[in-house]
Amino acid sequence: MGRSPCCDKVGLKKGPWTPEEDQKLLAYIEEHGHGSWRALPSKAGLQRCGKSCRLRWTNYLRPDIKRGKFSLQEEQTIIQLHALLGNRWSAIATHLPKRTDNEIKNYWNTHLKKRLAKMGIDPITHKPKSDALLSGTDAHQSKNAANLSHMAQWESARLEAEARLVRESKLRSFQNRLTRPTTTGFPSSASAAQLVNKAAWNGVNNGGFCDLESPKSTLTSSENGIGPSTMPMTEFVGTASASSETGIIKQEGEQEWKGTNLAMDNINPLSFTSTSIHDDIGNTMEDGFINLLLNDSSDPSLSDSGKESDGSEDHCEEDNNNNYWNSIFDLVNSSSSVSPMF
DNA sequence: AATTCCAACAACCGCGAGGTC
DNA sequence: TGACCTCGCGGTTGTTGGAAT
Repeated sequence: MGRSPCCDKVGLKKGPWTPEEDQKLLAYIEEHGHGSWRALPSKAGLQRCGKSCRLRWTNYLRPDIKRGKFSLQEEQTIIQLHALLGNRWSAIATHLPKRTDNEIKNYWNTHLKKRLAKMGIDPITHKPKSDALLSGTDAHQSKNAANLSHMAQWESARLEAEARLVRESKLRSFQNRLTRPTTTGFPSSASAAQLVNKAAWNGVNNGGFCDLESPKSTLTSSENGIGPSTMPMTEFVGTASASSETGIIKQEGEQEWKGTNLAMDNINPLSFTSTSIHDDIGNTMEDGFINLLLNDSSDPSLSDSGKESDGSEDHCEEDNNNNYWNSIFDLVNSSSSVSPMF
């Protein structure tokens, strides 16, 4: 409701941070945790507003941040998630360990968006530009769009819950660290996310989104960047829990998904619960949706994963989805190795 | 060598959600 | 119940450094 006036205060410094300021902020947080961001600057002896301190910490100083060039894998993940989620950078960031939403957003705006545009792919719809013009009238593509929409909504709900739990987990870990110092430093968001993934999926298995409270399906056609003219969305205005009540998520597994959503055929919640967690740092995100996306275009076993439908149209749609992702992979791969753009 | 242009990235701003009193 | 506070998110702007002219 009310606007925080912290940044309106006169006398507070703006602009680039100096090494001294960084040191002060780091030292204070290492010793006390950030606590209230508003109160932090005065306690830490900084002439900054709390918001500025928070941004500096979360986007730059946090020790669990990886800086430097994005790997090809990371680029692919960003592109894929952006196609699903639109400009929901924080949600995308939960799948890129050690990368901040701000960094991903900047990288998208300065690199990936332009690259896709140069390739003839609309960076908003993630479709070939000529395609995007025609898709509004194409029933087949509309169905694909609806499938993507379902995937996005489903993933959106999960990501929201995951992000929340990761935050809580980090907070708990940090508090533990304050009371029981360790040599490992700060908690890993990725490992927490991995655990949360497992928990979330177990929750699905156990009868819906478990305690994933109100993951509002806020993903709309305008919000996710998949515009209505090119990506008609199916209407979905409930919460995940409401969805489970209406039978979209069923207790005994994914039957309903299979029945209503071809794109979800490859997504078996059970498969996520058995994935491994490799390390505490979270260098590998072996679980969840990303893995599925990364695999489904190349792994034939996945593209056939237990599919019982024999409808030729279904296979056709699945092929279209796979072709779409394959085309992105191919373009990214080929251009990064060949194109002078890189 | 000076100036202009542009890409990259850090940081700011405004808004909304959720919590607290 | 509503005003206020805090925080997170996404869009945008500002700054910087390198390339081009």
